[in-house]
Amino acid sequence: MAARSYGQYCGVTRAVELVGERWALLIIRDLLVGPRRYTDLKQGLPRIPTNILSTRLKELQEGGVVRRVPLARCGLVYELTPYGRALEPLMLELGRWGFQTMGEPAEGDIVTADSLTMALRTAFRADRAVGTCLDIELHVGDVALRARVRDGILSVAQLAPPAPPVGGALPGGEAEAVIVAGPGIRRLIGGEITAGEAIAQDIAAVVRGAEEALERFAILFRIERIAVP
Amino acid sequence: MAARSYGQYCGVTRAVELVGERWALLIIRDLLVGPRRYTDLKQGLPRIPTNILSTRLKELQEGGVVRRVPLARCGLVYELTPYGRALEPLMLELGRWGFQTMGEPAEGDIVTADSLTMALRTAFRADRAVGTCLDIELHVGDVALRARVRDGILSVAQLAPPAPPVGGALPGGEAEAVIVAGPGIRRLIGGEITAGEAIAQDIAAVVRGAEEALERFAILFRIERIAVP
DNA sequence: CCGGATCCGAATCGATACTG
DNA sequence: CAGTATCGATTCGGATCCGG
Repeated sequence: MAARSYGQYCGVTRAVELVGERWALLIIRDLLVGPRRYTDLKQGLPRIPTNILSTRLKELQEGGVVRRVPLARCGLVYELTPYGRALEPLMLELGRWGFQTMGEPAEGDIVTADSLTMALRTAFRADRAVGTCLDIELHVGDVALRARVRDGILSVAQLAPPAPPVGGALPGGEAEAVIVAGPGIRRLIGGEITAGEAIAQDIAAVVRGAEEALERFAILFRIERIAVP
Repeated sequence: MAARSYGQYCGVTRAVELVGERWALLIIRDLLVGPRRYTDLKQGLPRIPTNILSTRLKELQEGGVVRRVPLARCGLVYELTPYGRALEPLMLELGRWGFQTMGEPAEGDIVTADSLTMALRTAFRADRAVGTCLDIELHVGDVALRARVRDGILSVAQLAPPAPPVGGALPGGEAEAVIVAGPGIRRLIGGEITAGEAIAQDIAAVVRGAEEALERFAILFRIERIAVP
């Protein structure tokens, strides 16, 4: 049960022993979006065997990363401890790093609400958001999010699939635009194409509102290519 | 051979598929210090099975993280690609995060030259180094490093065990102080004790030079406790 | 439906031995 | 020095089952 030790006395080693087992970081990614029930996690990670999910949650609890909270409104949820939440900057860095070499989706690859939410957080450029607002619905596959940027702050709520009970509060009113995109949206975020090209190539469509909203999207959500040899 | 897929189209997932396998991040940690031969890596990771090291190096090459370079001076070395080196900030974050909950070393835990080097980089406070210099030898167990802070820049060279051929250049001259410490040095870096207390409790000793150097060490190398529930 | 526990074949890991 | 080969011990993955 205890994580197999690497036999070194070192911070990196300790970290990898805590969160380096298979699936652990993806569980944490989803929990960074909000507390989740066992079943929510299982649906957000469709390929995880249930016994592995169970084992990881126990290990993460033992490591002080996750905690199990009985909630009046909706039963039992898992949430990150403050120590676990301290992984957020690291997770964003990891997402940015991996984004560089994503390529095309493999057959069967899916996009979940939690992974898309974290992808938006990963790509969000607070430095460009000082004077720019945005309030859109973003649809990718079966997932629909409401993303709002205001006062330099990004907030994301999940519209579909029906958000877990403990999701973020939905903003009132209607979004200024509804964007429907495919996985190719990655190329827009990566700066390989412009908003206009994304529309022209059917990578994204603005089905309601002004197409100009997609241009603001491309400004606010952008991952710079560092170096790919 | 190909990393088992998690079935998601997401940056974090891609990253974990590239560097999330067992031992991979520790290999990268050591390579962040400098290029290493196969045998150097094996010595720096004493508990890694040789077939796993071999497999990981192949996978990391295939992922564009590591590259194999035949070097005139010393044969064959592995080094990080630019994409692999882009993991450095992430690795430092990981080290800082893990440091928080390190506790006492387990029986058999060792400290290697590369792990201690990365620990120093992890703990280094560039923000405090603008007006402060330091040039010490640091001995922990069998490991001896020469650490220099000058102009806000940290450089670390390995004195013992004999550095791999491709290590950093050794600075000329003598260090201003020689510090001998045990694993308890963690408590100094963590801010649990002062330099004076570290000496009084025999956690560290200044065997040559002024004891005041240890106070500067404690200022320049420090990991703040974030939140441990 | 929720929150797991159990069982079993397949793949991986770890330890040791061996080779060019 | 730089790995490959082998083999038992673990872990993972997939499916099923079960109590609430």
